[in-house]
Formats: sequence, structure tokens, C-alpha cells
Amino acid sequence: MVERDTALLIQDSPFARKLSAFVRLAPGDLSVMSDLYRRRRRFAVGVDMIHQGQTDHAAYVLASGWACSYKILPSGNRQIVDIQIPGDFLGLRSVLFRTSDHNVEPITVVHASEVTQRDLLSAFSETPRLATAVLWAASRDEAMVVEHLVDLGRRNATERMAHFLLELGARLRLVGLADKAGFACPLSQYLLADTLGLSAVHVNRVLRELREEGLVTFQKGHVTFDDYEALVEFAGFDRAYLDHEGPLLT
Amino acid sequence: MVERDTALLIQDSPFARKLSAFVRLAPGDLSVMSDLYRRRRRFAVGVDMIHQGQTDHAAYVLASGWACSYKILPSGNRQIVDIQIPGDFLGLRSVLFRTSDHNVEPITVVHASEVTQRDLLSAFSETPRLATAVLWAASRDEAMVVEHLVDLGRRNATERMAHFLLELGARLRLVGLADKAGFACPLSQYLLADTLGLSAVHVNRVLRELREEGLVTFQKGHVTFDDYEALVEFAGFDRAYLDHEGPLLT
DNA sequence: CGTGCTCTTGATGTCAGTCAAGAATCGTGG
DNA sequence: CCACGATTCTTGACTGACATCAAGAGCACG
Repeated sequence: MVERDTALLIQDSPFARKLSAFVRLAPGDLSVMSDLYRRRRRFAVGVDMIHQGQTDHAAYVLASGWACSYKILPSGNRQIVDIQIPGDFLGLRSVLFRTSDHNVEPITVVHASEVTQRDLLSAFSETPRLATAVLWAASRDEAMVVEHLVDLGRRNATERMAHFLLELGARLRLVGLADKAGFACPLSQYLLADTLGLSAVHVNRVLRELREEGLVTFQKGHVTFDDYEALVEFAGFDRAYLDHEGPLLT
Repeated sequence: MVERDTALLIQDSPFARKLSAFVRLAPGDLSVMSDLYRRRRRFAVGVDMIHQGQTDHAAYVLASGWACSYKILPSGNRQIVDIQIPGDFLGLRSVLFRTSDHNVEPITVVHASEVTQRDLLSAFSETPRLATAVLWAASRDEAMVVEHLVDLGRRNATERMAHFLLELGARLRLVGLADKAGFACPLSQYLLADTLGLSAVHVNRVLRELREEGLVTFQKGHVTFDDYEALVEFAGFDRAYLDHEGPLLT
């Protein structure tokens, strides 16, 4: 009975929602997942969860709150590589690689479950379906880093912003934190700048432009898609790999 | 006897050299690897090996020649995500993800071994050490995509070029195709432009500048490090994760 | 009710793109 | 082995997107 309750709770977690998009999860999978949820920890804003060069740390599953992974250049410039939202894995690669090559910092207060290499491997051996789902999710996340790279290399500031907001919206929708109308977004214009490789001033101008064009509005911590279709068109957003409904593997 | 010969050949392959940097490979590992080398194929310049949207294709291990993976934007612009050199895995992610989200094109004539998901999994179950090595190598490759992303976001054209050439040199050194003096490089200035998110014209100017500063010379298909230390300094190149000597795991 | 943040806007500067045109090099067939 | 066309490289002049500098306004928090 207790186990079933836990399973129900897990089922509603962002992590489970995300994996459900890839694989239909059986009750057995859910109970293994709830084991992964054991060691819950809390992180305050601005205190690195993981930092460059650190060795032998755990990975985390983000339960609530937002974080970002970034690198600092010798010049002091910073580039945010990825924004992490609830349901995302965090530091999965650095568990393998032993030593992390980037920093992870909470943007809001974060609750996350610590997952060791051992936890993960034992969970995988119990339910291979879960392993498939996690790898699949990890692949998608990596695909998004690639899309981000294309953003920086070959899109101008306005397209870049539009594309980023659409992608973020699609990811949040997957875990039930957004709909086609919009979503709550704790990112400051400084964070956007470091993500998109722009100056904060220019981010401001670009947001104004998008707002005045009637495409998206980002104000007071909320993103509103004023004309979703037009925005998709404008950004050259490829909906194929993000817009699916229901599990791909049943 | 035949088996030993094969093992010797494999041992000298770029693939084995690369993995050896991470894991000390036993004779058993080498013979499993030679199985992976079975289905050898040849690809002509300019004919896509993998293309966007294609499903159910194999992955490859690059035996000789160079390739690149790229994406095309609706605007027609292209961004090269990664340059692939001998020893690199190619399409590893898309085997998992079933459908590829990018194209792969040979830059020179390419010889590569086809590896199916089945091959890979059976090889892994035979020698877990090999699995570790492959995942490790894949992690490093992903780390390089991240570094490339930082390049595009926060480095100016000259630093970007310097950093790219150093990284490429380090990767080639790992498979015995470069030394600290330099390496043979079949990339045209157009390819460099699509890689670094620059125009071909500006690539030319940047190369001239680096040459006149006495840092690197890239001419007639050959990169020469005129002052390696100064270049590392100038590019803010983090040698830690590329510069190691000998296997990390023995 | 200051003291920081974050946002906003204008003025000015610069890095890199675009256009254009000629030189060098490569590949291919005669 | 040479001639030709096709790439690739090189350089200059001009343009434009985005950075930097500066300064004020709105808001949150102690």
C-alpha cells in the first residue's frame, strides 16, 4: 500500500513525466525510480552544485527548481551551456568521466536527488526499460546542446532568442510546466545573455523587438507566446524532435 | 597465429590508439575489437554517409579519412558541429535515437567500419572494459562539442581559430596523426568557416593574423605550430583534459 | 527608505559580414 | 605534359549587427 502510494507520487514527478515521453513505464519501473529518489538534497541560489575540476561527485535528478551548467573562460566571460529544468539529469556525464569539466549553479532554489554510479547501474540491471529511457532522454538532451551550438554559430540574435524560448517551452511542456500559451521563467536578462552569447543590453533590445512584432512577450518572469505559429516559422524551429505526443516505445 | 596478426594490426589502428588513452586494452579486448572492424566500407567525398531524418542506419568507426557532421538551417546556412578524424565513432547517438538529427559528410575519401547496435552490445557484454573505454571516449567527444559551443558563444574569431586548431591537434596526436610541431589538415577555409561560425573571407584574415603573429601557420593543407606555448596562452586552451599521456585506467 | 538588482534606452565604436575581383592551385582530359 | 575550368585563397572597400559605455527608472528586500 505504501509502495503504491510512492509509485503514484513518482508517476507525477517531472522525471517520470519526461521518461514517459520516451518509454511506457511499468509499475515495476516506477518503484525502481522511487529508489533513485531517496537521497533528496536542497541547494541555495548561487552556490555551485558541481564545479569544474571537482572529482567523484554524484549526479542528480532535478526534482524542482532551475539550474544551469556553464564554463568560465580565462577572460572572465561565461558561457552557459545548458539550462536544467525539473526532470533533467545533471552531471550524468561527469559521473562517468570522474572529473567534471563544467560548473552547475542553481538559478532558483533547487531540490534534487543524488544518484551515484552504483545506484544507476543497479537500477539499470533491474529494469532495462528504464535504462533505455534514461539513455534516450540523455540523447535528447545532448541533441539540444547541439541545437544550441547551431544557434550560436549561425543564427542572428533575434532568431536565436526565438529559437531558445521555443525549445525551452517544448522541454517544459514535456514535464507539465508549460503549455502553448507560455510558461513561468526565472531567467534574468543577464542569464539569457550568457546563454545566447549576447550582451545583456542586446538581449533587452531583442526581447523588445520580438514583443513589438507580436511574437513573444517575456516580462515579469513570464514568457507568453503571442503567436506561436509565426514564432516557429520565424525561428526556423524544427518541431519534429520535440513536439511528439505520447511515448515513442510502448 | 592469424588471430595474433589481426590483433597486432588492430593495435595500430586509430580506434585502438584512442581507446588506449583511456583504458589499457588486453589481448582479448583487441580481438573483440577486430570483430567490430569486419564490415569495412568506403565513402567518396561529398556523398553523405548519414543524413538528417534517416532512420535505422548503422554507426561507423572511422578507420581513415576525415568527415564532418553538420546541420543545415532553413536559411541555407550550415553549421558544422564536429569534425571527425580517424578513430572517432560516428553516429553513435543516432543508433540509440533511431533517427538522426544531423548529416555526416566525408571531407576526404573515408574508410569506415559499420557497427550495428547488435554488434556493439554483444561486444560490450564480452568485454566490459571495452564498454568503459568506448563510453569514455564518447564522453570526451561530447565534452569537445561543449567546448566548441563555448568557442562560438564567447570567443572572438582569432581566439576561436587558435583554440580550434589546438584542440584538433590534440585529438590527432591521440591517434598518432600529429605531433607538437603540427599536422596535415585537409580542411578548406570554407569548412573552417562553417565550423567556426565565420565567413570564409574572415577565416582567411584570421589565419593571416595568426601567421603574422608567429603563432600558427596553416598553408597548403598543413598546420604548423610556430609557437605552441604562446598559442596555448593566447587561446586560453585548457590542456588538462586533452593533454594527458598514457591510459588513465590501467 | 535606502541599497542593490534588474530592466530600459540612447550614443558611439568595432568586429566580422558582404561584395567584388584578381591570383594561385588543383584536377582532369586531351 | 600541358591547357583549361573549377575550386580555393587573398585582399580591399564598404556595411551592418552587436558590444560597450553611460545613465536613469522600476522593484524587491532588509
